[in-house]
Amino acid sequence: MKKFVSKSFFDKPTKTLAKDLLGTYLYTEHKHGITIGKIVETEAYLFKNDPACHAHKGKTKRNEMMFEEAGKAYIYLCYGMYHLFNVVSGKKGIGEAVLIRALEPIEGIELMKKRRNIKNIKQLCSGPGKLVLAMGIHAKHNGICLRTGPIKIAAKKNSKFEIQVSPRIGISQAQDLLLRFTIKGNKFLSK
DNA sequence: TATTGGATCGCC
DNA sequence: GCGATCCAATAG
Repeated sequence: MKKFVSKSFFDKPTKTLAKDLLGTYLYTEHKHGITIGKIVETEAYLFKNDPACHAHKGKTKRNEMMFEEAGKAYIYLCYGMYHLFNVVSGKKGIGEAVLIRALEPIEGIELMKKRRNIKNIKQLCSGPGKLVLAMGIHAKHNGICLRTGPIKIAAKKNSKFEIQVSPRIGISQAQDLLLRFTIKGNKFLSK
């Protein structure tokens, strides 16, 4: 389980990275303990020809992390209430990222329940705002390296699964782009 | 300077 | 289906 991905893991097209992240493990360490969840749902946000991407109109103070080199965290506030967690992708200067939308809880489940204040395991990480709370991810983690910081990505095991491709969720622009990737049949996906 | 509209969630 | 609640991007 403690086999974290190498730097080269992030060095690939964003769409490919979004698919490759499926089945890997998101690991966070915190003073209250560690939590681990298997990534079961991702979305790609591209720099070009993608109006739904924050970086589409250029760099701002909010999205500047998206322009950093791949393998860093981009965390931002959505609807004034929830922080969403992204893996920065693409070369430095290219504003792309992969949104992590859902996890299957693996370790530290009691801690996740406490943070979320619910009991149903299927609802612990079944959405981008939920998993950020369950994993103890905070806005101050914006820009940290996902290989050396308190949030890491561990390599996937030899489990086989089918990848399902579909339109992204919760956006009003570019709804025709098929950039959402899920593990087919997984019980922990968002709705 | 004012208005608007989100990569959401939980409860009505 | 609706409100909570912040901030960046627009318009004026």
